[in-house]
Amino acid sequence: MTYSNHFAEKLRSAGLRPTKQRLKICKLLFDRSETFHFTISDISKILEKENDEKISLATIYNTIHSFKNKGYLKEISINSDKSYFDTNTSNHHHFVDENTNELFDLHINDVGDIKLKKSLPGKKIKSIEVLVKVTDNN
Amino acid sequence: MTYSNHFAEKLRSAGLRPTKQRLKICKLLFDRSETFHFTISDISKILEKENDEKISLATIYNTIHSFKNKGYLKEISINSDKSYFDTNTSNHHHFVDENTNELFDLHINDVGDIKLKKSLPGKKIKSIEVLVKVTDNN
DNA sequence: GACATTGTTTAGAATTATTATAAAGTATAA
DNA sequence: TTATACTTTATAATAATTCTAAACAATGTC
Repeated sequence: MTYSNHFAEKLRSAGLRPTKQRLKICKLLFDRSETFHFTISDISKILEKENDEKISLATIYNTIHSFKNKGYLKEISINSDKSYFDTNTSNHHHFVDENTNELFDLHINDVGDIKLKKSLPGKKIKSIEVLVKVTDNN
Repeated sequence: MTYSNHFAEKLRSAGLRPTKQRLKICKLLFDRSETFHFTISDISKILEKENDEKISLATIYNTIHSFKNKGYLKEISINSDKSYFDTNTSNHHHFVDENTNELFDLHINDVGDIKLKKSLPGKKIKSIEVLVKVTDNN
């Protein structure tokens, strides 16, 4: 399977036609070895710099949300004016540097198992996430 | 100390003069035995119903933020278009019902101790919070 | 208590993230 | 190749939050 077919398939599996714009977004998000944490405006700025024309915000929002709904991206709960996403969809946690608003992964072993000791009758647990907030040490 | 002096002192200790509007906000937030989770628009609507005139949003934002900065309120990290606050400022966790967006406390014993096994050199830990997301069970 | 000072409230404007719209463009299957 | 259905785009609409500056109120001093 060629490189670009790979992303075309990924898009199709999320119910999206592989278009020029979406393939560029795919490449930016998934063609990397490390976890990538980003906001919509990060994506927009990077894409504009890389290519010399911008992809409309509506397209970026739509594509990111389709990936999120398909489970290819995770939305991270931090209190911010913007939404953060993560290409690492495995079960893990985060810390956020409040000086820079940068997000980092914490492996599940960095935190240890979370045991919920309270029963929540009638409720199904969708996720259990830890957020550690840090600042610079001075 | 009279009832209203109590809140006046609380305001003064946060660097705020006790005004009619702020005393009403205080009463709404702190004159209760149970933890209270709210958004700014919750507060605005309740105050408008209770009294027959509304307190301006700017006043509510300013007062809530002063209380938060003083440590009298906690801001909760859930991914939402709105900010959530909590009158329970002790070390504890939350679960959010994704069907209703309602927030509930989890006592520290409901979750167990979180041990951060990774060291974050040069960083000071400000908080470690667990957020459990649940939906209805059907 | 009256006054001056300083802080506060307010309505409305400004800002920012996100979502909706509808017209022009593109991928796809027959 | 063509018709169809889906996309992209610029722009408008929405919504939370912050800003602004003028009218107003709390406080300390006399």
